Amino acid sequence: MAKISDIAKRTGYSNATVSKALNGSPEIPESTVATVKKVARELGYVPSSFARTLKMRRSFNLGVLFVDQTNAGLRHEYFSSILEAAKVEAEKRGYDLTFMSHTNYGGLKMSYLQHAKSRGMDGILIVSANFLDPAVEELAQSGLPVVTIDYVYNGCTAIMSDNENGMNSLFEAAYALGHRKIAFIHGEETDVTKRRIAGFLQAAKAHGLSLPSAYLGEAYYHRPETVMAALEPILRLPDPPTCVFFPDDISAITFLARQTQEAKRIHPLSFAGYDGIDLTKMIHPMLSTYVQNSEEIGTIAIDKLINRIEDPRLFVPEVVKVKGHLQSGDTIQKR
Amino acid sequence: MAKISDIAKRTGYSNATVSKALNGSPEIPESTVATVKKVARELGYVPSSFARTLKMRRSFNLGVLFVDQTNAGLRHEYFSSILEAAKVEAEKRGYDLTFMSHTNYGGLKMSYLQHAKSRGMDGILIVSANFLDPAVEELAQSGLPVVTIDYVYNGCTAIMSDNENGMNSLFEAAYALGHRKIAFIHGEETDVTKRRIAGFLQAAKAHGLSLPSAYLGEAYYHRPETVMAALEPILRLPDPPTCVFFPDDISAITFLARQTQEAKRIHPLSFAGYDGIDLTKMIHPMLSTYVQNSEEIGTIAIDKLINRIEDPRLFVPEVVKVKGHLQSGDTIQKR
DNA sequence: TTGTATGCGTTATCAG
DNA sequence: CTGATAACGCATACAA
Repeated sequence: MAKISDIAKRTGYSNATVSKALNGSPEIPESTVATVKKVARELGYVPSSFARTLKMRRSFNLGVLFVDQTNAGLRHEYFSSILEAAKVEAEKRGYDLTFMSHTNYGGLKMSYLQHAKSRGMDGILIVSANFLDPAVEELAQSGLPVVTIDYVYNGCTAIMSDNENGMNSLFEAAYALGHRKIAFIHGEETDVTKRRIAGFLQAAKAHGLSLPSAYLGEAYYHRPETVMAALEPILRLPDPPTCVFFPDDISAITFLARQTQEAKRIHPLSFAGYDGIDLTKMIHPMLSTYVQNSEEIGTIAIDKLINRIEDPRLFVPEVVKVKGHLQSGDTIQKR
Repeated sequence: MAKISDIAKRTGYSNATVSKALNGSPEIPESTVATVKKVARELGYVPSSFARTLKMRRSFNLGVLFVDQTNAGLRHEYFSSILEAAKVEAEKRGYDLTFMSHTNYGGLKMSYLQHAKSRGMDGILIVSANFLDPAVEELAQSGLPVVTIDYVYNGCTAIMSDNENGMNSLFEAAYALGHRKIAFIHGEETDVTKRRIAGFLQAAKAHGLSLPSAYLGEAYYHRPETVMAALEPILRLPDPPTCVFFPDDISAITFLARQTQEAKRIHPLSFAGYDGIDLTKMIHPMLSTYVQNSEEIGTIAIDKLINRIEDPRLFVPEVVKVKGHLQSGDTIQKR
């Protein structure tokens, strides 16, 4: 690999001059810069990022915390889309993305924070993790620039998918189509789930509806069997709902694919998913759902993170809510 | 951040001794090692990976090339599962994973190879990319340890999902259920597609069947509309197939979700997907498909890559075929 | 406008 | 068994 000293030798300039020329120092005249850059290109020179990191304490590398848990790993389209968008934005701004881990390095186990410091990471994006894990909290409170998705830590910027708006949009859609008895099967208790339940209940309240508590069912995200199990008793209620909101699109599609013509005729049930995964648009009937704007979430997260890194003085922690949009679809039917 | 010299000061030993003790050099006695490690732990010492990389020319960092193309980005469950497995395996062996890019760094654009060298990457995993892109070829032929998925470069180890076996398994399943007129709508022309077509035709030949060429349709992966469009004329043939293989599960599920009871009665068509995404197991009827073993593919890829890095003398490029398994499902029906 | 010298944290060589 | 010293590639304070 060509290094600065090679360029120095070739051009006759000193290392210092070459370095300055390469980094656009104002003290170097255009002509010198041109010569240096030309030779640099000829030699295929690329700066050694680790040498640079050592000297400058800047790695242009961001850590991504992405722990597969509660079935919400890389395979969850919501998260993988966020990551995809984050990757694109980071690349655009000249940063790399490295997965965080707590591997043993030379025999010494390390925490996320130690890993981050060891690699000289300039900042951290926490996409999916157990936010109550002490190791994650430590990372968030370390003073390192951290941006979180769908969870707020004191002092950190958080990008939140607008779950209240999501539930409200779905509710309004169902209400407008004549539904008054609406059930909601939510996922396991997480921060996001709480927001969704609150959004759901608020929307009901706004319309003066008081829904029986039996209309709330608990299940797990991305585990349709648990959702179907929770749905069962609700449909058996003396006064069953006419519409049900599922915790995610996977459950909703599962439900759709399990419904027989027979069942539909006996018990016509409207329903909606949540997330807006690609498949919901392709199937007939199109799934009614709320499309989370994962692309914008990932993009904004990286944007805010890098802005803080590059100009810390301007930094003030904020909570950014990102709205998605309703996909009307055909599974909430007029009533 | 505590550094070696801090430990040296605290223990009274020199930097050199501390470094050796930490790295398990045989010349340092147990007692010294114990003291040093104790203090290291107390100070929360973690080695600076970039300083280490600079000196040792080893980063313990692997590049992952993952380019979103032909709808096959991170959101494709097959690829994200591979990545997930790779991530787990890499972490287990003490390596980090960094996404490859060709960002401009200090104003200079760089190739994938330059990026890899700049970051001192020890090896590269190519999960999804345009394998004909000169920049990708350059990377593969650079001499850097490279492992590819589903594509073979001369001199590089490749991990291949067994597409021949996949198509053969599906064919056997359909044949056993009485199907003789089987169509295959494949994805756009890629290496993988060629293998699948070959596997399909071989299986037919093995049974002495000669299928009309009109039974082969071309579409795009993960774009169900194109698949449905390709299916249309096939179903209109004077002698239409009784069973059709789709290029992927997404298309198959789309087809399933679009079929009305009506259509099923008029034109009962058996069909199968490909990939084995989670959703296929959850729906009723369960989708008949071939489950690619993405987890093993990702794990083996990293394993082979690190083995080569850690003992290059033992390296010999190989092509590893990873078999998946048939998921019988219910969408190929007896005939 | 350019060059010299120093240090970032680590490991490796060689001498004690 | 331990330590002094150099070197990895780069950026920068300071000197010329």
